[in-house]
Amino acid sequence: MNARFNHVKADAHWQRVWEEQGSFHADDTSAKPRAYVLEMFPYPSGRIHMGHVRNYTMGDVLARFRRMQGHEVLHPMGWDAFGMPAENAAMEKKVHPGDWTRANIAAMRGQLKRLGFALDWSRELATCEPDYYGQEQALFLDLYAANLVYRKESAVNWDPVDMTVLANEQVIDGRGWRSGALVERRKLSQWFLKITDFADDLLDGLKTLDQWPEKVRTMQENWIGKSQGMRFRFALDRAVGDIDGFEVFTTRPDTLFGASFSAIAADHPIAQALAANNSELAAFIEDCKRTGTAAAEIETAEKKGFDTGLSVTHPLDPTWKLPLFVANFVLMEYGTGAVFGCPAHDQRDLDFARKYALPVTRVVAPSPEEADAPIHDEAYVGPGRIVNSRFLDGLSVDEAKAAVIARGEGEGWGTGTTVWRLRDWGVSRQRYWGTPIPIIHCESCGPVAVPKADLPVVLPEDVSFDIPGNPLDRHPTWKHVTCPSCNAPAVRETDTLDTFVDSSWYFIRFASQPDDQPFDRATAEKWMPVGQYIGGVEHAILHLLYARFWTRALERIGKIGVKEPFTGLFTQGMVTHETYKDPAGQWLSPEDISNGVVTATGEPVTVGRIEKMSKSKKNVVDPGPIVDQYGADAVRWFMLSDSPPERDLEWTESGIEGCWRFINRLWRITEPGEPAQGQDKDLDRKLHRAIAGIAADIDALGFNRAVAKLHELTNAIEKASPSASRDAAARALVRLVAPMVPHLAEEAWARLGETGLIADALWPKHDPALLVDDEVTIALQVNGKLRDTLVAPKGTDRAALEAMAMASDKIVRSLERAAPKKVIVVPDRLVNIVI
RNA sequence: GCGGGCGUGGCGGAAUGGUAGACGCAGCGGAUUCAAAAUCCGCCGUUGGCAACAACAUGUCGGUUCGAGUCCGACCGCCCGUACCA
Repeated sequence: MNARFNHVKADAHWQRVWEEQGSFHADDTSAKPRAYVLEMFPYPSGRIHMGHVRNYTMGDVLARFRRMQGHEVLHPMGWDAFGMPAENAAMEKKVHPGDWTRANIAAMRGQLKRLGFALDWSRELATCEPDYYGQEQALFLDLYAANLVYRKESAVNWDPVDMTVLANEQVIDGRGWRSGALVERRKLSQWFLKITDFADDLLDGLKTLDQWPEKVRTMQENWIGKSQGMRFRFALDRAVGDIDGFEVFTTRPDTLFGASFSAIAADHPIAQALAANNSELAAFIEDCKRTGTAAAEIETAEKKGFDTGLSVTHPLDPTWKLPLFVANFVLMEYGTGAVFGCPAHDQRDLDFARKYALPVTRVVAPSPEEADAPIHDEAYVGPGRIVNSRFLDGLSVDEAKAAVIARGEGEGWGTGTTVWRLRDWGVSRQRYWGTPIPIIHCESCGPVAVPKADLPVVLPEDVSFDIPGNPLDRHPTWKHVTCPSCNAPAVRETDTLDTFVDSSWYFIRFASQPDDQPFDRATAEKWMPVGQYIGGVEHAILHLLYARFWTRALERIGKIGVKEPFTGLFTQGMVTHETYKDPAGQWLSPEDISNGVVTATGEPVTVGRIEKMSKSKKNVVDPGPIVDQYGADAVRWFMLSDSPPERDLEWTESGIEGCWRFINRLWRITEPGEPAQGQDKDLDRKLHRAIAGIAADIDALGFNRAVAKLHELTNAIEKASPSASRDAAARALVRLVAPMVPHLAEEAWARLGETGLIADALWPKHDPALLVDDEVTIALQVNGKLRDTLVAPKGTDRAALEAMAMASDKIVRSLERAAPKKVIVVPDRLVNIVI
């Protein structure tokens, strides 16, 4: 009994059979119940990494399981093929982004196929091909026509040496990653999608997503950030040009009597106007521009202000003047770009007030005794009653908010209002490798949509990356066209679309991909929404929110009758690995190490922490050679074992060895022998419990629990004496492991003489009668501590259980003659005696 | 800074508020073998004890409860996101 599973032969054979038979082709016309299982499509970076393998293995198990439950399954794959890395490769390796990307796709497709995923490859798509992005341009024009697209000025990171726009990722410590130049914020005219039109709708929709992780819904809710607040006007004590006041927004009108200053953004019109005659302020504004556009950077930067010397009038007291600052932490994009500062009840305002020696007045007290308690280093942001606030004194925070809003509205200087943290989606990118925005700029007509008949607007291939910047901009002919509206000479928009646009509708295109339109509504609606979407939690906000928005926008303009694209969402953890360093502190790859020393030099190796696999830390394990050595099934099994799918999974050599051993145990245990006779009731129970339990686990994506149950069942079958029950259990086991290790399952299925493919077999049926035990173990506790256990018939009544407990020697000893004060009996579970 | 999450043996983890540590990995002991690999059997939270058993134990501190890994509060540590990485 030492037979080994021949994965080399089996993997290739069954993968060919599935392909020849079109086993995983999704039939649009099927009458079966449908299941749409989708994993987030990969960026074609070059090679498949373990994170992909884990993601696609999970989806594959679910897809195959749904097939076994009799569903018609759509399980497609494609490529999120536009993006920055292709342009970086073009600069570094002198290859065209298209050639680089398509070569990567070919390589990665080959790697994916070797893992035996049950994918409908006939629906494969790549976002960088005109047949995809051309349809995306058509959708963009539909949204444009529906007035959901507009243009406005917006800040980008500008590298003044390379003369190019930088992504936040390309700004390292305030400097351009290539040039090293100090980055500045610069405003450009850019295209925006009106996601804020859908803010309320996107927020409400979250309530319906009960198959999404709570954490993702919470994150999206906070990101959308609906807040009730107040807008009101501050009058300036002295006009700046023709501006005599400005609007501020606050979520805390209740703290208005605690105000000690007012602040505006560096790019606020008043700041701009004042700077014209004030070189010091102009310099301060320039300084503010040195911070990049990333929120984390802006928020953690030192809070700085510039006292304009002007003051504003407190709206509730015309004699009360507040100094006006320009401050780097006030953002033009949020609210009105102007705030009032209440240091006692806002940490940022408190830090600012301490720095510029401004008054700090408490106006909210958690208790009457603390009405005049001084504020030290920490602002008080909790609930309480209003103090030191004239007509507001004694009100709760919420009552005071309402009172101030009522007063403002009555006197005409302010209004209650709703604001959103969510901002409109800027989709313009000053880059080549993306979907061209189908707009033509004409001197007399302004921006004009490219007629749909002229789509796709195809990216030119003859471009160079010798110098930084967008090659579309300097292409000799591409952008020069005539205006579709007046025929005068005009120029194309040279910005391309954010790649998040590409990933905002690919799941609809998978469901239906005609040549002449983005999708056929009726066919798309057969499959949509996606039943189970699986991907990394890093997409919890942006991608998932944009996809929800895009789908809703299509619904609003009548393109599809689906509002929420993903009914079920699962966010899986990362694949991690130990890190290693040599004595010089340089990162080492696992291949450079043998027996704990550097292979080449014999130097000792320092084992570092376990981290996400990344090129920079050299702890990446390429799935390719692993699949060669152990086969697809062992790798798939590893991806599902041990770690819960939502948590990180550490790749280990010993772990994959263990998986390989288990594959071979499965292979041996399913070997057909002489049929045995007789029933093994105990094994029957274990089998039927496994059938039901594993199905429930896969349904809940609890793959690690399903794996543990398969181990237990395997152990039980191995230990059991020959019987008809044992033969049946081994035969059923093949079907139970089929979604996870499909190659071995097909091979074993054929060896057992079954007809047809296991890929087309149904999930075994469990007998509910066999799930129930006749006897249960009862825990006996004294004061909640376990003292003994006993076995009783299931359903034994409370009195009998109590009597049995009292009869236990160990319980009697533990009671030490004390009289029970109370006895708690949970039938079929425990007896707890309280003394 | 802000938003979200996670924390259980040497390691990954299991556990409808009800016997903490299922299952796997590693380790140790044994069988088989000329030897090894493979395979099979057994042990395996810590401390004390020959043992029966007892005490301790789910990041830290506190609370609710007959009973807390699970619920509540505070804290510590790590991870993810932060709108131009995908």
